[in-house]
Amino acid sequence: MADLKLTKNQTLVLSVLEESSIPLSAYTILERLGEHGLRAPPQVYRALDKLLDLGLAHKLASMNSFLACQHTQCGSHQVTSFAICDGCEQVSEIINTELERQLNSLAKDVGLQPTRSTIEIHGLCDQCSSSNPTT
Amino acid sequence: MADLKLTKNQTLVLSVLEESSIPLSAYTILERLGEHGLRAPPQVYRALDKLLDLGLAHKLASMNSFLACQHTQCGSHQVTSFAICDGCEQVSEIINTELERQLNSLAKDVGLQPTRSTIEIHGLCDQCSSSNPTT
DNA sequence: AATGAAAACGTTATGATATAACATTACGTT
DNA sequence: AACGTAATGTTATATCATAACGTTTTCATT
Repeated sequence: MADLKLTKNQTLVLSVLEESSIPLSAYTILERLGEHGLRAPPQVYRALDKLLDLGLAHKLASMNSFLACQHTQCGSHQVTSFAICDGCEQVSEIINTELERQLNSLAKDVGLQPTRSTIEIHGLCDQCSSSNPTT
Repeated sequence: MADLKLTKNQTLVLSVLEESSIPLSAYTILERLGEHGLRAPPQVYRALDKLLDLGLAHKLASMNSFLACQHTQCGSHQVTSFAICDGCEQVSEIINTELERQLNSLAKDVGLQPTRSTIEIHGLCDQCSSSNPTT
């Protein structure tokens, strides 16, 4: 329902993210869109910036990569957390109001008025930890 | 008490971080250590890797920068959170077992066995929000 | 339809962050 | 002294991101 306002490049970038099962770097997105005429990084980064603004995509700061929002559409400014498997790179997007409440409370304790948060939990998913026995 | 095992470059890098009131990029550290003979990025990054391992320094993924641990010494693997003022760049390092418990619980819910987490809350500190009236 | 402002776009160049790879040096152990 | 390991120095390059500029597209207003 929100796609209505997306431009051509934004639509292309979002499609690539949605078709991927794992987060992608901006340069990987660029490669995949070469056949659609995208040639230079700013074309991708500009589209990403807009998608992030709209809450249609997220950036994972701990891996310099991007993924489509899994929740139809995140209200752009709520706290979103990510559970990231370092084996298969699958990511689960978590929205939890209790966690949000607690982060706000911790911030307040140290005198910070929060605007945005980066919450990224790395580990191994059940499947990867059973196939990677205690390396 | 832990400094005993640090090498020359590790000691230099840690000193620079400890003398700074704000997080520093690897290249800023490199500049500051030019007079001590450091010339190339790997010298800094290698020292940083070791300091991160030891829990003597932390990386802020959301700003690509580094800071000395504020807690004498973090057990290298507990969950550490950061409250970051985007105005003055002051950072508070927060260790909170309740938050840790909750993150573990969320991870478990989605089938992830957590190994490390990136928890970075951005905002404005009380001082900066009063001097930057509603920009 | 003409037009003008704003947004999106394409392109080049460059800045910023990080690591691979390899030669050399320092140093404790035998 | 000879050896092995860890640390270091150095060059080059990979990877991530944006500045700056000119052109094209979009679209509300006339």
